[in-house]
Amino acid sequence: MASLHSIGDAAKQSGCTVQTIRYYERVGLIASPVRTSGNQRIYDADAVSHLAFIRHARALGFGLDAIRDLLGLSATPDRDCAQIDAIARTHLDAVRERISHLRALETELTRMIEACKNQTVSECRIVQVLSDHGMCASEH
Amino acid sequence: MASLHSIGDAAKQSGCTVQTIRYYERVGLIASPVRTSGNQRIYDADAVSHLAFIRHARALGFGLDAIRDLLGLSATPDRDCAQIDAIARTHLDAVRERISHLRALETELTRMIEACKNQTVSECRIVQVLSDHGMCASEH
DNA sequence: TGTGATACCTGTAGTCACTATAGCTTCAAG
DNA sequence: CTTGAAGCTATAGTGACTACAGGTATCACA
Repeated sequence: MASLHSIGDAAKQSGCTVQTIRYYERVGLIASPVRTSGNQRIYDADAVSHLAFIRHARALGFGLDAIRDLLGLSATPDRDCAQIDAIARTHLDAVRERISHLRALETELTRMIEACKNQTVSECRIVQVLSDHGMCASEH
Repeated sequence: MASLHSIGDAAKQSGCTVQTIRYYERVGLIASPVRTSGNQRIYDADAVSHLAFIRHARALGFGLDAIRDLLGLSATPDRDCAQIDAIARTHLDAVRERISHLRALETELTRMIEACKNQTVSECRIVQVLSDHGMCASEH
């Protein structure tokens, strides 16, 4: 007794939205499911698992390209998982880079805001910093 | 003797690219400059200052809507700068939220990667975590 | 069997802040 | 006068959705 689901059901089970599931199909992240005689999509348990997998990976910030690779690699359970590891490590590096970029911004913003003693606009440290030629925040 | 600049000049002076300057004009972030008889844009020193201001604000992560407001507020030098302060603080809050979100991801990813002892895919902790129903990373 | 509510379908456009391309015109130096 | 750089417009692409318009299918209930 295979459990079959409408797209609404699959959405509830996986945590994706209905539109997002259709989007994943359109960009080839999941296979096109079979349809009813009335043209409505039907998902089996495997498809729902895939959707939950995607949802979890998205929650961890993986991009769809990385997820495509992860899904492909998960399909071969006997191979070693070095490639999966590599994808995860690459993503972790990217996350760390974004954190350090944001922390630099935080420092800069904090300094600027604290320097502003709430005077007139022309004396405002924030305006001055933004107008100054000497400013050089981190690029990229 | 007003110093006048071609778009390429203005780009070099401000740090924006030529295309980006045209884009800012299109979305109404800067005023449309006057043109030469040959239809080429001419920027005065004020316009170049505005572009540099925008560039600095973008480097600090402000969105274009916030920058539009900041530019408007900077134009009235005698008012008090409370609104400018508020925009900066709002942005700082957003930056801090993004940092804490990314830090949660970092923790989760690190835990996952360390748990993986480089075995087969079917034993891979990363695949298991992503497949697990029990996972609940932070939303939004 | 009719009716109405809900869920489903496709296709398109909008988000953000650019970036890149194609195909053209203008300008400045030699 | 020629050549190459720089300028012009208009359009499409990025990532990962989200929202809408306008239509069809399904199901519970009367």
